[in-house]
This record gives sequence, C-alpha cells and structure tokens, in this order.
Amino acid sequence: MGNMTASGAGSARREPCTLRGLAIFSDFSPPELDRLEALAVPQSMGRHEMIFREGDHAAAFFIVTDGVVRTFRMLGDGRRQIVGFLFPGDFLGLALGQAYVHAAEAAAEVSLCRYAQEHLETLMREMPRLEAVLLRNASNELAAAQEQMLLLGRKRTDERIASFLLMLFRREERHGRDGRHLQLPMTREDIADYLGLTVETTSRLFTRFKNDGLIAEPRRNAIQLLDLETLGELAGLDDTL
Amino acid sequence: MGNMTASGAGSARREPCTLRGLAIFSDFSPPELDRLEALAVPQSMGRHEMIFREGDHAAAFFIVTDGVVRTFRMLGDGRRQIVGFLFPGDFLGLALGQAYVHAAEAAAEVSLCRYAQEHLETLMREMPRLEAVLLRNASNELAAAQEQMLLLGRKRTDERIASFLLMLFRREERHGRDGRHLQLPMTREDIADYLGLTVETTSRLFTRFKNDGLIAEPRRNAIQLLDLETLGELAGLDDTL
DNA sequence: CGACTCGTTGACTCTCTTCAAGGATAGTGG
DNA sequence: CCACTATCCTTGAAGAGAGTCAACGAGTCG
Repeated sequence: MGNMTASGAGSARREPCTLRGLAIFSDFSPPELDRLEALAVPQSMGRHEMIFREGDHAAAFFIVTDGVVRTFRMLGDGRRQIVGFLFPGDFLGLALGQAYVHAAEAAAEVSLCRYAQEHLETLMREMPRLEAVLLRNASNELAAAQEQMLLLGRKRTDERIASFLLMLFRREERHGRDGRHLQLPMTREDIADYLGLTVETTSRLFTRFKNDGLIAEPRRNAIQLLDLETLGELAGLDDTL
Repeated sequence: MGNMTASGAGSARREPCTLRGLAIFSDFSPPELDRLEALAVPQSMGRHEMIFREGDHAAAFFIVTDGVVRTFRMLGDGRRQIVGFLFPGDFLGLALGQAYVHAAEAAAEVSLCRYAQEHLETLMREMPRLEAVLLRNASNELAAAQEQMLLLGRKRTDERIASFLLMLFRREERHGRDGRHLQLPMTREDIADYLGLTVETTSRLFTRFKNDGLIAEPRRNAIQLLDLETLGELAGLDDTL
C-alpha cells in the first residue's frame, strides 16, 4: 500500500496519488488511471481533523486511500449521528456541485486523493465510464443506507452490535482477509453514534458478548468473532454470510 | 421465486405513459420525451399490491406518475422498516441489473411507467443526460436517507413526527401548493414503520400535537399545520423552512 | 347489517438511557 | 523514569421514554 505522504495536508510534493489497486478502478486502463491520478492532489490528515463541514460549499471531492473517515450529521444540542465510515477505495464528498450534506472527519490517520469539483465535470466528459462508476457507487451507498435505516428503526441494541460486527466481518472477507480477526479503528463512542446507542449501552453489550462467548477482545479494540452463527441470527440475516 | 409483478390493471391499453410535467424531465426536449415515453409500459396498481419484492431479480424499473408507493425492508419476525415513500416523478427500483434491495408496494392507487431493464442501457447510450439525471437523483436520495438516519438514530418521538410533517410540508410547497394543508396518503401504521415507532406512539403524538395547537385534523387524515415555528424547532431545523 | 380495517386511549412493563464513579491506557513534561 | 492528565472504557443504580397488551369507537365495504 504505496505512498507514505505522512506530511501535512496538501503539500506540493509531487508524489502522485495512487489509485491502482483500488477495487473500483480495477477495469480502468493504465492511461485512464494516469489521467485520474494526474488531476488528484494527495492529502493526509490526522485523527480528529475535519475534512469538511456540513453545509460547506462542495468545492472538492475525495477518494480515501488509507485510514478511516467518519461522516456525520448533528442536531443543535450536540446529538450526533454517524452516517458512514469510509475506508480505502471509498468516495467522499460527492455533492454534485452543491453543499455537503454531512460533515467528514478523520477517525484515524487518513490519506486522501483530492479532486477539485471542476475536474469532475472534465473527467466525466473524457471518461464516460466514470459516470457509470459513480452511479453504481451511489446505488450501493443507497442500499447500505437503507440497511442502516432498518437497523436504526427496528433492531434491538444487541442486534445492532451484531450487525455492526458482521458488517466489518464481511468487509474484511471481501478484501480476502480473515474477517474473524477485526481491528476496530473507531472508539466505542463512534460505534454508539453510528448505531444510535449510548456509549454505555455499547460497552455493556461488548461485555455481554464476551461473557456469552460470541466474541473475545485479546487486545484493546482487537475483536475476535467466535460464534458467527449466533451473531448472524442476532443480526437478522436470512441468507448465508 | 416469483417474478412477474402482479398482473395489475394496466394491461395492453395503448395509452402512452406521460412523463411531461414531471420536474425531473423538465429540460428534456420533446423528441427525447417521445422516445422515453415510447419505451414505457403504463401500469396501475391497487392499494396493497406488491410491485416487487426484496431480492427479486431487478428486471424492470419504474417512474411513479400518480399515487404513493412505499418501499420497505423486513426482519424475519415481521418487523418492518419503510425506507421511502415515493410520489409522482420519483424513480423506483433502480437496481442496476442486480436484485432489488427492498420491496415496493402501492400505498394507495398508483400509476407507473414501467421500463424493462435492458431499455435502461439503451436509453443511457442514446441520451447521456439521462445518466446525469439518475446520478443526481441517487445523490438526492442518499442525502434524504442520511437525514432519515439522523431521525431514526437520534431524534425523540415527538421530533420524528414533527420532522415528518415538515417533510410533507416542504414537498407540497416545492410543488407550489399550500403545504399547511396536508392530505396524508398513508396510515398511522405506515408512518410508524417509517419513523421507527409503534402505531400507538404515533397516534398519541398526533393527539398531543392537536391538544397543543400545533396541528388540526378537520377530516380523517387531513392535517393542518397550525404552528410551523414550533414544529420547526422540534424537528431540529437550524435554517429557514 | 356485521366484519373489516384503522385510529385512539389506558394501564402496565421494560429496555435503554441517564447519572455517577472508578479503572485502564497512552501521551506529556518535569 | 514517574507523576499528571486526558481519553477511553467499564460498571452500577435509578429513572424515564417508549413499547406492549388490551379494549373500544368510528368509518368502510361487501
């Protein structure tokens, strides 16, 4: 996993942003990838740094290349709902020339490829396939959002935690890694704000799952899934993992 | 597994599907609209008729031209989460050649334009603007889904009802109608399943809002919004309506 | 009319939150 | 190197908001 642009945001170092190896672009030709990388500005951000705020003019969009980003919406009194965790390969901040509808923050050290909004139009003209990629991406995100609506509206607290763990499991497996060993890159509070719970409830459920032998936590935030069967039932999966 | 959408009434009447007047297509030329309408099959369905089920192969997509459609996901034990109400002009069932991720049902008498999945590809090639329309549509839906995640994860019951009423209000105003007089096209149970509540709680809140002078219900399911200010505060709006 | 469906209301229950406090861990500066 | 502090996680006790269970009224339709 290539580039170590550990330096501050947007420094003028001409290490290009590298998109090769990201699943979304797997069927793009080398010349196309060159073009995509040429227009990108690499950027890296530290934990808790804001990438953009809700309502900001959407002057740029991003591709996450390393780390984890959280996107969220807030209510006036501080209640927060995390609407997504973004991992390498995910698009961030596609607002089609309008304002961002949520804030985005680095949940850990993050590397991004940044594109000025104008370049999006240019790229889509040059590379019609890009539009299809974006459409498919939006469509997948929408499906995930609806899954999350089911979780938030109708699942019990234990079912939410089980669903969350299995979501991470599936992501790892999809990338060819062993999903039964998870390194949680976010805090209990982040998890709570993603699942519509409180930190306390979240913590209690992790404890209960450990006592019930569903999971283990050998090191802080390193989770082992011991009983996928039961977790799956809790999460309400009717089909196979 | 089944396939065909219920026979429905639509049948072979060669009344073309009419898309003129729908906001999404406002900047399409008459020839383009002719083409779009030529490929569509009109279809109408009665209350409670299924349009498609979750997991069905996505053989077609639709544009709602009249009535209201509800889309939902369910858990094994019958818990239901409505993920969207679709009104005239809305796209339905765009699954990009895969399986539908939610079920869709007529919440009232509904008229649809039905397109075979294959035609989508054809149309997008002929009319590149269509892809942009679909992308913008998906982007808007995503923003709405995230708003709903905030509601489901973090709002109290009264805030949810207020948000819901204001959502309907804004929709009416956007269409140039007086949003303070709403005709609810769905039952209390639908509202509850959309907002992550029970019917009882929903009913109690309508009663409370009436007692508090926020709304009135002169006829069954005809709601008047009397105090937009207070409703707005409850909904957690920081900007103007 | 009688059988639905839909909406309302009351009494009770309970899941989850709130409030409070203590423990673990990591980073910082003397 | 070790106190010092901030952050994160955990646990307990108490409370409340929303759910469950149950019954009834009103409108609708076959």
